[in-house]
Amino acid sequence: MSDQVRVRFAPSPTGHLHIGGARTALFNWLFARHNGGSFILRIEDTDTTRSTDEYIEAIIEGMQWLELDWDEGPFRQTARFDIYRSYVDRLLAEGKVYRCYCTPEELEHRREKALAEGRTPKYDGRCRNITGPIPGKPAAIRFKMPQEGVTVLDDMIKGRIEFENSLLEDMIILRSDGSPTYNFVVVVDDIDMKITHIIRGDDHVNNTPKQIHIYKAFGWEPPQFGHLPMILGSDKSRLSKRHGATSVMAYKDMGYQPDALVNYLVRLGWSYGDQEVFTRDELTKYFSFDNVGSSAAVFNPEKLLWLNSQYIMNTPPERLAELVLPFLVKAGFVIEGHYPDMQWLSKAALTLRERAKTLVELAQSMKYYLLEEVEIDQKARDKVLKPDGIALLADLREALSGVADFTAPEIEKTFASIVDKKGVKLGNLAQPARVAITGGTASPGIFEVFEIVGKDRVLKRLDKVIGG
RNA sequence: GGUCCCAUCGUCUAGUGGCCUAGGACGUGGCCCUCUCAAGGCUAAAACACGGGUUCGACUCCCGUUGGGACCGCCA
Repeated sequence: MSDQVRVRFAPSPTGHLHIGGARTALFNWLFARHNGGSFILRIEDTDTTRSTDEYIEAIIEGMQWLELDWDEGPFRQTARFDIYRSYVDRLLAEGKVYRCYCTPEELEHRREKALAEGRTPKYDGRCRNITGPIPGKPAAIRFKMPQEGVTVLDDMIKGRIEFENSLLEDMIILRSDGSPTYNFVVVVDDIDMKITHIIRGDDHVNNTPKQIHIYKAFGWEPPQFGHLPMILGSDKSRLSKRHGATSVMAYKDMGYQPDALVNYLVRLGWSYGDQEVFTRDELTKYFSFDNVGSSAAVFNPEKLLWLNSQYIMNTPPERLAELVLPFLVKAGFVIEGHYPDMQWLSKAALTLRERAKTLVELAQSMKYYLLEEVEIDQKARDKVLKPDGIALLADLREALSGVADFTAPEIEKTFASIVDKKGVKLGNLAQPARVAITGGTASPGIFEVFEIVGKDRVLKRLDKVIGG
């Protein structure tokens, strides 16, 4: 039996959970679930100036909404500073790191100078040979990076990549204020948490050789790496706010289903033959890095919208009624605490299920079901509510008032009798009826609509059109 | 600028040397269905970046060019 798979998602809480982060989390989660392994959530908050508790909450909220459950954590790196410190001490004792007394200002100045001269900025190692601590002078700790040979990364997604060690600089692993830096803590934590596979965005590829050297300095075997290609905006630049909504929770507010977003995100870079729509079970069953591509993908909101409509279409009406309720409240069609009969709401949702692409749209389209009165669109009125049509509606109103069993089949019979008697086409009656009851020219089948609106309100709305 | 990555329809992708007259999906156009709008069905237009090799044979392998992207912090 092979070793237990352990993966992690390690966001830094400097913003909400965004699309790119969610995809990284998803691939980790999928890999863990596929292999029966563990998925760990770790908060990388060593940058105390930019990390906030609110963002930690927001990330957790996003993960929960997407139903990406984790088995361990969330661990916070700020709670582990003692651990990092002890590892730094170990390297210090072994002479694998050294104190650097250069100030941030000096370093910044040298970097700018190098850039201006067209050289690649790289720390020159001038503090490498200072022996013994200089009392009273703040020092950062730098890692002695090997300067010869190459480092090989065997990436699960990108294959073999070689890096020239001479290009790597002695990076800072402990700031002069005593806080550890990313490239160091990430290695310590991944070892400490027994991570077997590091799955992250390919913006980390160039960090990997540096991290591999830290593993080696400790005598540890590096885990497997898999670097996921980036998600791009429509202009092929890295996805960001200016491409529209990037926060996962924004999609919740826009009426997307978490499964739809997950389905969309997984297909960005991963494929399984020609299949487009997957259940979670299928995803965890089929997922493999063999089918993960290595090129960046453009985020396409249109396709996400289509997938969402597929999910809405396939959501059981009872469930859909529950899901749409908060959106009805937000739209003002339902008052909080005064909820409609859920059985009835389910029937209403069923008629609209394949007409709405989002829950927001669905809620919006339920207006004429929920409100007492309906406002008739002026264009619809001009086009459809002409004298002939209104005359037919009068007949319809008359016939309908005698219908005791106000159900779609009975309503249909009533329509049929009038169409028959007057020798008109169904459309001649259905369209005016639709405008009178829904206020517009587009709706589900008119008989179902009548049934759901109910006899009282139907007659009332017809009267209003006939009378006015 | 240096390092690294990437390159099939507008977009997501299938394709692992002959199954390719390059398949599917979104989007777009047309037709059908039809009480409207959807959904659904059918259908059309739409791609192997370019140039060299390797090979009997390249979308597939190699090299180069071009084009995109990422990273080069006492950020993560």
